[in-house]
Amino acid sequence: MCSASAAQTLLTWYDRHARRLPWRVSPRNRKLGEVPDPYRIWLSEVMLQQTTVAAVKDYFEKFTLAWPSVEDLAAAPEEDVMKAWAGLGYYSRARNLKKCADAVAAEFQGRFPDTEEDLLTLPGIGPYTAAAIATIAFDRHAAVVDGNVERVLSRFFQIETPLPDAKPVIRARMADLTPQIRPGDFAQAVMDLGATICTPRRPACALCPWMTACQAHSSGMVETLPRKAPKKEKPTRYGAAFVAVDKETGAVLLRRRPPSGLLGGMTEVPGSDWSEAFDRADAVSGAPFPAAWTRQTAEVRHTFTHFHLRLDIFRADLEASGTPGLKGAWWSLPDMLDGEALPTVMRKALAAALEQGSGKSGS
DNA sequence: GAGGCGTGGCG
DNA sequence: TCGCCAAGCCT
Repeated sequence: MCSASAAQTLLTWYDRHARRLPWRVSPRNRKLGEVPDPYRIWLSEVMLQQTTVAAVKDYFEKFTLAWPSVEDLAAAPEEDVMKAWAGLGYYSRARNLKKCADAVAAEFQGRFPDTEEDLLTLPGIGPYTAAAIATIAFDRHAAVVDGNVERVLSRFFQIETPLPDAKPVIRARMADLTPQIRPGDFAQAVMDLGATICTPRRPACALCPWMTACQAHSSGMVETLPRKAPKKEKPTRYGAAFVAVDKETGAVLLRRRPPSGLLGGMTEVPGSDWSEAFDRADAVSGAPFPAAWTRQTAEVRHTFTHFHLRLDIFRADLEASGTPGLKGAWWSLPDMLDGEALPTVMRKALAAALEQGSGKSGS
């Protein structure tokens, strides 16, 4: 099958089977002249970096409701953006999202640039996202390569070179395959195919519009592709978190993490450093101030990108007014916790402390 | 260019 | 329980 024929086959499939997504203009409406909002395409693409559609949907709704345009987002305090992003992960994306909105508002008069080259200059927009915005929002011819495209094309062309070494070849193949007409729909079609049919495990080849032309299907190699370089083993780090609870109000003591690095700029429960050599017997010595800290029964387990974490949780019930001031820390009332910029690992730590209670009275 | 950087769902 | 994986970017 030639490139033009393969592309047309997939576009016909897409016309019938495109997923309906909150940020997407359906192929039908697109043909009727509806154009995508570059702001919504950009926002969705950043949220979708290494993140599933299911996880993104509610956050996308929340963001577009709070900030309907890029200039609204540019006008928002960064702290509000971090609070809204809390739980979605990869928090540098939220910091760069805000920086990017500021730049578009200030340097591009609130209009997203429409070329890959200009888009690449913006914070948080790399090769994939620049190509995706250029083609989906502006109908530019661009080779969009994400994890789906890598998998689909590795199989279609039976590319046996392991990733990431195969990336340049895949990019060239995608550029050849992408049609001049409807390049944006084609990119979304390949990604939809990868998400719904040509899945990592147990692909549904019988339903695939490209089955007969697929080289890996012909040779029975579909499930062995793409090949990938072996991954490094994750170490386990240990630490302690200290949940101070105000006896009067139930407020808990929180503080801000440093602006960059792991969970940069997010809110946390005061705690120790996390290390493989952490001495659990001496954990309480890492408390932020002296108090009647009691070790909670349950530890918190959490996995980050490159290590596992086990946290011992300590709780102390005390009078906030009599607590030594902790630099930059604040007391947050129970009703306010939902709105804090707390990453998931910190919500787990709070839950472990608050569910069990003080261990003294029946709280 | 290799490593840092979250989270939730799945088998 | 655990490893794998999901629309990558930055340094």
